[in-house]
Amino acid sequence: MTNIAESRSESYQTCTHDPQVSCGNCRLNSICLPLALESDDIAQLDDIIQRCKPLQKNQHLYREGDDFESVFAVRSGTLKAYKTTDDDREQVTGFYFPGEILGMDGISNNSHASSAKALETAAICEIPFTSLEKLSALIPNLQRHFFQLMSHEITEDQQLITLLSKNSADERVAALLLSISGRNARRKLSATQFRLPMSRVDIGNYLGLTVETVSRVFSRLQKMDILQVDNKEIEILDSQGLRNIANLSS
Amino acid sequence: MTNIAESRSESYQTCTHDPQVSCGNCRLNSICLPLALESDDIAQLDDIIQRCKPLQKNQHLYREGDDFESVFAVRSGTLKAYKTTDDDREQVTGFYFPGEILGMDGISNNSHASSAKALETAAICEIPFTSLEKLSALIPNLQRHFFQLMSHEITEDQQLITLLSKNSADERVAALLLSISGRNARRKLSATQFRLPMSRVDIGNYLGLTVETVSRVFSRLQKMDILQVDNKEIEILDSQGLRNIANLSS
DNA sequence: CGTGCGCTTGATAATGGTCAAGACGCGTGG
DNA sequence: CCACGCGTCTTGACCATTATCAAGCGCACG
Repeated sequence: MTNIAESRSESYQTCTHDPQVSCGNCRLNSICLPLALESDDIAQLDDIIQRCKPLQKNQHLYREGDDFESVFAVRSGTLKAYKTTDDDREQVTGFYFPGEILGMDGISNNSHASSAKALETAAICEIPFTSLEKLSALIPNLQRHFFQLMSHEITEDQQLITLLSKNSADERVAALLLSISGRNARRKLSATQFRLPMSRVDIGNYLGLTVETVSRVFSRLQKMDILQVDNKEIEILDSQGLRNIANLSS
Repeated sequence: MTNIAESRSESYQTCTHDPQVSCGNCRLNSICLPLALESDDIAQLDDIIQRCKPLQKNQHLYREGDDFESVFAVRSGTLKAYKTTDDDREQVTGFYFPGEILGMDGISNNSHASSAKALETAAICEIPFTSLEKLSALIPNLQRHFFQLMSHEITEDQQLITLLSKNSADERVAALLLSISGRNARRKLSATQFRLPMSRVDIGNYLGLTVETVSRVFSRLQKMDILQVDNKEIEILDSQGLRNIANLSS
């Protein structure tokens, strides 16, 4: 798809710190940093975080195999993380919304285990990992927070494992919609009406289904008056019904 | 299956430190602690680690929802970790062999996100997490090591996600056998001949398949002269063939 | 020596994949 | 401004893989 030169030119460059924005006044800090940090602790964190130029749609934040140097927080926009399988298919491993952190799968090997690309224009905070490690050793709450963040990623992955292993197509799609709905609510956006940032292909890829199946599920849920679907615009008409389907319809 | 009283009586109790064994002389430390630690760092780690009385087959090390206090290293035996889904089915999220660490999914909520039980008699090292945190802040290599361990768990889970999402029954079983084979090799055991510590049900549960399908795959692989199967005794006759099936047969 | 659990095997059914065609929407260029 | 073309989405018909249901075997344990 892209050769090395292209991949270089479209790839992500670190940029200078914008002093306007800081973790202390960031609207997302209740998601990203739900911490009891002293204000000078936050200042120290601000010092190491780089707030970067926006990523255009389809641009990569990092690619599988890149040297691992930082983890990233999403400030705006949405990203998907994915791995390429041996036979060149794509496995989407997660979607990342504002306030969420990605890139932690790169720590274990010092190289990113997955790729991350923007599904729409996105703004990103870069957190250099060696600085974060040093700071974590000094601020116990911060160390705890990062252990928790990583642990949370593990439990999320286990949720997905269960979903893929045990649940029908309807249940998987319903669960994803409820997850997105919940994450919107956390950011004070509508839990019932939103625009999906990802394509049907991405959804299928994430949920272990084909595009056709995803599309059919959307149609079915619409016919059941649980959803109103207009391409990527989704309205949840019957959230209890959706929950029922996600949990124990089978 | 068990009421609370039973669960208490069969559940795991911490025990006193056996001074005979220490991380420094543990045969497994190349797996568990592949670290450049100074010998007095190891001594400090030894101080916080409790080496505990063995767990009998089917005993729980911890249960979903238990308060999170420690992570655990397997010294001998095998454990499975699993979650119970809303509709009371079981999702096995991992198998843990000697030298491997489990329990890290409990950090994010201060409560274990899954249960862990022994598949056969097992010996366990308990590592109290608050002590580990304190020590990590003092020993940069140890902090790094734990970040890496958790990150490794994430990448493992992502492997499983991909397996469940993209691969056929044959591919899944082949991949599991190769994984077990590799982990045996790492402990200097035979990579081609071993006894599966888990039942067919557990395998199916882990791989998102029914028992019947797992059994049929074993039969098929045997018919293809790739495996020799005698109940839980497995011999890999054609490991290249097995690799082919795991990767790109489909 | 029986009973039960774990494993295997077979027959049948259902879920989701594959293939194919058409609709819709969006951006580009005439 | 419209037309074209491509990419994304939807829908249908058919097929394959795996689940389900059922039965039987064998070994371990009481």
